[in-house]
Amino acid sequence: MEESKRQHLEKKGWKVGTVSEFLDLTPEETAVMEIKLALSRYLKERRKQAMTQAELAEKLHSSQPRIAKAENGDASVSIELLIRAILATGATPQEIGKAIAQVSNL
Amino acid sequence: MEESKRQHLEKKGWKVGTVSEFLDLTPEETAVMEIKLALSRYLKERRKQAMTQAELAEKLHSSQPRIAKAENGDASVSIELLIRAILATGATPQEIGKAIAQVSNL
DNA sequence: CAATAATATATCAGATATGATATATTAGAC
DNA sequence: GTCTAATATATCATATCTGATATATTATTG
Repeated sequence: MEESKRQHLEKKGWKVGTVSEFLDLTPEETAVMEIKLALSRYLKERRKQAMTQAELAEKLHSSQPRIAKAENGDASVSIELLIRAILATGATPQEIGKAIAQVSNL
Repeated sequence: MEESKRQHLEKKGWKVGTVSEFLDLTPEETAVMEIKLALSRYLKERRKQAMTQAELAEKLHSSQPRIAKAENGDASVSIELLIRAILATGATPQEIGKAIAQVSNL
């Protein structure tokens, strides 16, 4: 894979290169990554409209740094935290479903 | 809350009763629970069509008992594992999004 | 009924995600 | 430019999730 892309992903904590090169990811692994990234982007978009990272963190009983990581696609953030954060911005399960459904098939 | 319902949830590992009674759950907490349960049900439905729990477990590099728990809404199963399992049955992100979107609003 | 395949339940050590904290960087107002 | 609010990055101890294993229970088949 392209070196610049590899460094970009590794900076966010994604294990790329040593074991499984990007192009070696199974379609399922790729889909999970893309779902996480789609949720990250959707969270950032919604949160920015309504409040600051610190405010959302308080609602969630989390911390501002963790919201920053969630919004930046850091690998240490679970799908569950992303979903809880998006819900805390006032989104409905319908809207979350829509955001996931927008991930492109391989 | 109704005692029978409490016991039902506690059997699956959900912490109910001591700290937060069922009716005290915030709408967001309830939504996360319902999303997990919806994914559980959807996984069971899809997996049964196509293969055995043990077969899915192998595809996923997981174990049959973990699939059983995933399909039965056990609290120890993360949304990420549920999604990976559903993808391994051949579902698309679109279908997963649809399943989540079907969760009813409060 | 017995035999066997499929699921379910229990337990656990190791892995991953967590919130918290400290601090660096960037963006916006003045 | 300076000040300050907002975001980002790093580190860490604790909590949660993980696959593995053993075993129990429940279909299913003959």
